[in-house]
Amino acid sequence: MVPTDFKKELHTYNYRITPTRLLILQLLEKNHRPMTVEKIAAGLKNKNIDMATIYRNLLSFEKSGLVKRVDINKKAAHFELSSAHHHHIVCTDCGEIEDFENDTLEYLIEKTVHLSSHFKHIQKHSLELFGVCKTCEKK
Amino acid sequence: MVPTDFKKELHTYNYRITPTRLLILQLLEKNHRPMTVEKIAAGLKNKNIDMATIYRNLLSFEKSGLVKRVDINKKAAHFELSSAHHHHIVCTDCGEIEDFENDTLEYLIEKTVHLSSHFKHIQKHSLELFGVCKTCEKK
DNA sequence: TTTTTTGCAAAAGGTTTGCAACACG
DNA sequence: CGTGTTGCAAACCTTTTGCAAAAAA
Repeated sequence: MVPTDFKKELHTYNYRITPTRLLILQLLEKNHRPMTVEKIAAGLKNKNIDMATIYRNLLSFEKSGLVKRVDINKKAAHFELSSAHHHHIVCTDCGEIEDFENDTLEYLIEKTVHLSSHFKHIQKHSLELFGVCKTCEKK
Repeated sequence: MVPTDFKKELHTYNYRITPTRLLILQLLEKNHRPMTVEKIAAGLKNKNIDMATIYRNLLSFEKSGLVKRVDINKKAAHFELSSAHHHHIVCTDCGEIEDFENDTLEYLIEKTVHLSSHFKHIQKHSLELFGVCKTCEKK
């Protein structure tokens, strides 16, 4: 997998290119999992990057669509790159996350909007599954 | 629509029957919308019911399955009766919520689990759509 | 009477904000 | 140089917890 050119990406979205932003995005790409601000800070701890900065950037990235929020845990917000086109199965016991693809959702959304009285367009959606993974099942 | 007999319901789940619990459940049923603890407290404000009590009950109800958490807003937790078998389209502008039914999700989940390497069973899922409603679109 | 539930107040913990210093363009 | 970005500290706000009094069974 070729690493994304996040400089170009940031430029496209009209963000100033800062080391912090590049690090956050690279970490998100490398980890390939929805991450909390805390996890990101931990992954960058030698860089002395403040949580407030991470929050500000993620919120900003979310607004522009570079990053998306994933509601898989009520305690803390999780974020992942928008380029990750998949959903998640989350173990409610150990937190393990497995991705899954879905191809019927588009049709579902189309149908739903067609039937809707108040909505014409859908901008984003959530679809996450929760269960106990096989490993935790055995405990 | 016949109001649910929540006394019986509480009894079934082995909860003690208290006025507070009945009020919370009745309010959830009446409102027919996912509600925050704050909203519930507001709807019961003349009853002098503490937010801590509402939180404790909702969490307990959630654990037993009487109520479910709906992730439609990052600011505060929303809850609704589990008997409400539908999903939501949420206006990201005004917060308006429209329900929608879905019949393909069961199959989707079955298929997903079949393909999964770590999960055999799914306990719950989220499926919410977000967009700007027609009214807000015009603004 | 025993056990659960509640109100109150305080604590916890994630998230946001103000501000001055700093860095990108 | 001008404006956007960052670190730091404090503020904010939802949610959780401890405890003694009250209520349910």
